[in-house]
Amino acid sequence: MARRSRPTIVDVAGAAGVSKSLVSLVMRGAPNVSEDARAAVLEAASTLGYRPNAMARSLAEQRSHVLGLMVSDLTNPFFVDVINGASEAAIGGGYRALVNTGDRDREREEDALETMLRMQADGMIVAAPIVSQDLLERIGSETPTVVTNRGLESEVIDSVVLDDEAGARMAVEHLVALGHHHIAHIDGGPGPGARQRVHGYREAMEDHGLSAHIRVAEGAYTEDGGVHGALALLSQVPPPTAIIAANDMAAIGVLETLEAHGLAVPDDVSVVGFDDIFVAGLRHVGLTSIRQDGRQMGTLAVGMLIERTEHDRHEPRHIVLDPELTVRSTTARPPGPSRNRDPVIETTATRDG
Amino acid sequence: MARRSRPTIVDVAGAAGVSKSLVSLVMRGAPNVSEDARAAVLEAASTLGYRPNAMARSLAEQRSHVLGLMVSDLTNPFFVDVINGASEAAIGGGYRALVNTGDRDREREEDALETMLRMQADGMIVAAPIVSQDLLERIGSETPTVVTNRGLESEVIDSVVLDDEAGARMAVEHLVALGHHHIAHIDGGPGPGARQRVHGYREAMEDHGLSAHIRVAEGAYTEDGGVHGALALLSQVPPPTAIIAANDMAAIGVLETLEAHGLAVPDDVSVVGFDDIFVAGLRHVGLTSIRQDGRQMGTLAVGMLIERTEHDRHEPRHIVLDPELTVRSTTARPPGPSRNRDPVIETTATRDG
DNA sequence: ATGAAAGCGCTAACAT
DNA sequence: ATGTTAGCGCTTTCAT
Repeated sequence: MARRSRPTIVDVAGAAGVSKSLVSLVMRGAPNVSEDARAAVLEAASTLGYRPNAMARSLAEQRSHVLGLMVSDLTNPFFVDVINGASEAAIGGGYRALVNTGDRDREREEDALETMLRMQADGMIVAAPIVSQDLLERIGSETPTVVTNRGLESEVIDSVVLDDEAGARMAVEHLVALGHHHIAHIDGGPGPGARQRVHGYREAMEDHGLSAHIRVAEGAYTEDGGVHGALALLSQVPPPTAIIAANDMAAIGVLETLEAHGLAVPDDVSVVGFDDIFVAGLRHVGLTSIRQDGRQMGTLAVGMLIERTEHDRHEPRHIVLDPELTVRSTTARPPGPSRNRDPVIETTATRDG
Repeated sequence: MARRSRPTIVDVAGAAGVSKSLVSLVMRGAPNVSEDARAAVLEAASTLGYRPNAMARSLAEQRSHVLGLMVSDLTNPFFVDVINGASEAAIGGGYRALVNTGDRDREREEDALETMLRMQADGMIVAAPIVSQDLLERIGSETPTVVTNRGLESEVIDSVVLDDEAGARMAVEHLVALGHHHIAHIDGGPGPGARQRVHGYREAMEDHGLSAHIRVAEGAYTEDGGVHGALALLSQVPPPTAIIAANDMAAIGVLETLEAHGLAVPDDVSVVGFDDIFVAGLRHVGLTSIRQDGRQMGTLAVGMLIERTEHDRHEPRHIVLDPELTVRSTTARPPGPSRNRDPVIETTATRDG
């Protein structure tokens, strides 16, 4: 009891000697209000310490001005970029992005999504979810929804993804150009986009006549996933001379594992990651990676949401972003023969560009 | 128009042939309901795809079941730990943690806080804010509030902080033990806790008769802040043989800068960070750091909030956590003389322990 | 065990 | 330019 009761709109109306509606108008900066009235209301509001109740507003307005943002794994800096891009765009569009995590756990994800729906989010951004497409579509039929980092064909929800297949292919090509044959891939398990990356890897290997060397180890989009996959690969004979990890977090796990086993990177084994998170760019890490712009994804996602809520678009839209290869110091020519190659220099190359 | 109208509680009541109140009871799992009624309601709800409106509930109930979490800088993995600790504890306590970022910008922070207040958050966790203590206390007088990573004496809000002073002292002592004299500090600028770290640094230097070598360069709790501070220090003669950075992010900036200038770490210069984020532990980074447990902070913060909301505590509580020194490979004996020291081995030591 | 009615704080017509 | 009246979808008493 004795619940600290905060002042309401009627208190302000009373103190300012005007009607509720007037206070309401002033509070959201409507134009048709006399200067006197506005001043009186603002004065009363500030002395009372009045703060509009967003819940009440949403209830009355039938919209929350909130965009729900569910990211699968906050621990991965990539998603922080998505969040930052999205919140900025949301604010710019008069919305608020509220973040919730799924922790790479299906139930937690469902929970997080349910929460935002109950809060009547005006739109949902779901980054790299592992929940069923069915659920996503059910959500999409209730409120505008865009999924990122997970390719899906849907008539009801939008998506922004990287061309994962092309990214994987780029990685293979980079390594082949360096002279590698024994190129292995550690996959992202059941994670979103993992299948596409595996597929791109396989195809590129085949295209280069390396079908016999295809090796896909089971992994995950986490450091542990990388460790797990690397251990599996190291037990093979011969071990690969190059490893394409599911993403940068996994690549970090790979790097640690390789060195723990006394293997030098890139002298003994080359490593390529995916995402190009800030850690990859650290001088001491210098991870070669397939870049994917999280910030832009967040921005685009919000844009798509606003298209739906405010310019009522109804046809689904699926955006595919092009990957870029950022070469750093974890990739080099394989050990042994084939020493007659061009030197590698740090550079960023765009696909088709 | 044609606003996708989601089914409401009365729709369910209608479909199940019972009253709204009964539906309400069933939906939140009340005990005194006949099996028949419960089944009917659940059935109706699921076929209609009914989802309770959290806004309406909050409005009626006068509480939101939501804990607002404002972090200053999502980009810093340390805060991700705080978030993870907090959300887990929140869920365990029947709440939801909703995250918002301040982006190290005072206005954005105020904005984020205002948003959560308007959403009637039942409690607020404010991680490393730069907003005025006055504002924080005003917030605290409206809703239970705990601030982390920022020491403040307050009768109205709670806090969880690291003993920053002790941490800085530990860093100095570690370096002194290695034989360093020219130990500089790059501060966190106006950032929370920065003053305490500077103070601990100064005192420890004085205690060891190194007053003449005290050098505090202006920095910030970011990679850029570290770069900035490092550049300032490198222009001094003689340059320091050891640098204590404001935090790990800054330390990363320091490492990059040193190497860009051809200085080897730790052979030429030793570096110590603060927080011990996962990046510090990477094999290739190996940053010696003063550990601070973000996850635990988040958990403790939620605990304190629940103490206030549910066990109505009213006296303020201020928790101070002890730092730990994690020695890795960025610290070693200074170059030149004084070669007769004990070898350093990787280890974790507790203060007073 | 179930129902009816009032009200949470706001906005949206519709006055004037 | 300003006031009035109905709700928004839920949770409460309070009845029954």
